[in-house]
Amino acid sequence: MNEVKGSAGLPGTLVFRLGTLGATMSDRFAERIERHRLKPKHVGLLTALGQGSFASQQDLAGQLGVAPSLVVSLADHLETLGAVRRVRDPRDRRRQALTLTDRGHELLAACTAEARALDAELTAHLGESERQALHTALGSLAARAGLPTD
Amino acid sequence: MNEVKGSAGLPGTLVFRLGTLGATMSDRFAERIERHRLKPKHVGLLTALGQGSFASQQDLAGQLGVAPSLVVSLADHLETLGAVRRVRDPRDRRRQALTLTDRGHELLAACTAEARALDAELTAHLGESERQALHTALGSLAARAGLPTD
DNA sequence: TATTGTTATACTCTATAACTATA
DNA sequence: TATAGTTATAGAGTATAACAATA
Repeated sequence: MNEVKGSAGLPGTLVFRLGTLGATMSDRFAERIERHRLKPKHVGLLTALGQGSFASQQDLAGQLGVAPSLVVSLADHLETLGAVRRVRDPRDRRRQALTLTDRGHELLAACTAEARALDAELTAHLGESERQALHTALGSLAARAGLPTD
Repeated sequence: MNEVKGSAGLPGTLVFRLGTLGATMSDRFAERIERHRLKPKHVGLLTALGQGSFASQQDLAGQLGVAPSLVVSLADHLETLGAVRRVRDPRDRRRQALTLTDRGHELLAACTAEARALDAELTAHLGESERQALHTALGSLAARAGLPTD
């Protein structure tokens, strides 16, 4: 009796599919937010700021999983765009808290709209229940992988 | 009547979930294949070779969506590992066809096993029917995004 | 002259390490 | 002396452009 060896090879694995799909979608997203002079990492920073408040840039670096020096350059750029402000903590003048400006909220909303548009294109061939199931499943995987679920 | 504005913000979009999950999974996969001295791009090349026959390295570059010069360095490394061979086309001596060696097949199988192990860890909390549905849905998205479906 | 593979070069992204100011 | 933020430097990864062999 033969084994069905490799019936679904590497391209059939979740790891491969998530990796390739994720990279492709990120690239397309990057193209669309280019006109706002933003890159995905900037949007990640805006998103983090939109969700919670961080005592310091280092907290933020930890949350995003990037080096503190990267937060500096991301924040520099966002400050140039008027999307964030740095405010010194009066009780410990070494610390700076980043806050979203109105412009920052606008940009975040614009990027969210782009993401939703991409979502719609990608799932146009699916029924509503399938779309829902996909959302649920990916949310569950994200939680399992230790990523922010929402 | 208030709109439920931003009830599911950017982190709830497929683009965001696929992007972050894909990056995380790729990183973990990269860690695991490091001991074979391979990186994801090498595995991508091996996979392409394992699936079809390509006339030239440039065809391959097109298929993988990378620059021809990158195929050269990937192939160099794989040749060092004994995973691929370059054979000149006798009818057009400019062309070289890359072929998988036995060692190449072994390495591809080992990487596939790593990917399956990661899959299992990631979906350990799901039932079989949910796992199946996820596979189907992602395959469908991949096809829609113009990626190799299998 | 056009094309394949290769090599040389440059650019982007990000991390590590050195530095400044506050504590 | 230790810590937050910044700046300087270095490395990985990949693309573009110049080049050599073959057509």
